Amino acid sequence: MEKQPQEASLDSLTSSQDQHDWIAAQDFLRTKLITEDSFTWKLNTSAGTSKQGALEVLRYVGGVDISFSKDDPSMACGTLVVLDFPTLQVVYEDFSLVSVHIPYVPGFLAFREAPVLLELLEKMKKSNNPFYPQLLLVDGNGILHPRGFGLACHLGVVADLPTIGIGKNLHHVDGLNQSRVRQLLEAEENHAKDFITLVGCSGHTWGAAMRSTQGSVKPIFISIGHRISLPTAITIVQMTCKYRVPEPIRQADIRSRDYIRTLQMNARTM
DNA sequence: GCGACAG
DNA sequence: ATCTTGTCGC
Repeated sequence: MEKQPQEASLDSLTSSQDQHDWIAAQDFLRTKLITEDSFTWKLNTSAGTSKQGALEVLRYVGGVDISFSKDDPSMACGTLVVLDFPTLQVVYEDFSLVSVHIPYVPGFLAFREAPVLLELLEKMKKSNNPFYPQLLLVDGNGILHPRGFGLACHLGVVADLPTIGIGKNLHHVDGLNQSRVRQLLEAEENHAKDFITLVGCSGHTWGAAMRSTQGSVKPIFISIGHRISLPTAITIVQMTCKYRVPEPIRQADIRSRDYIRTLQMNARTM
């Protein structure tokens, strides 16, 4: 019996075999995931500095994002920025222009976005750049994901870095949905809190929904990526939020968009 | 079968 | 993700 031809791998199509492989890759990488604090630095809180020994202090926090060209949707700009902590000043930025042919499939964002971002991190590491991040904030979820292994986990495990996932929208998982979460945030018992823990129908904790600016209606969704605990992730996100989106990601986003916009602008003039 | 579905 | 200006308000 001839096998039904899989959808040709034209751009923006993905065969069920691809997804099968992707799931296997996620399942494998997930066995390496560390879901608790596992790093050598500490937060530079005024309380702990005097007594605790000469441990390294958290100083460099990275942020990554990708933007796409509106003219040519396969053209993408991967961006890595590093901010000084806790001043939140940008001390490093780098961009990489690439062609992306892997489509966006919900649940498989990493296969589309991770390669460029890993390349940017690798470049920095190989050159022993002094600003190499001690922690990375990622535009996309961590364990808040259908198989508990979103982009932030993927980057964390492959780059062996502590990572935090930030979603601007909720990926519906385990009975959690956007309207229910907003409802919970508005509830009287939670109205004073700036975040709530996201516990699904199964009882599993997937992350937290945070009201990152005073009185904001639209929350952000925090989940652990790799080598960090949820409480620590929440503390760091709170310390890096000048606006709704944590500054490392916001800067990566702004600069990435700027870079590709300038490029298109020049393309027209020539 | 239908709808939902990070960026 | 991207298409898109002004506008209401602190």
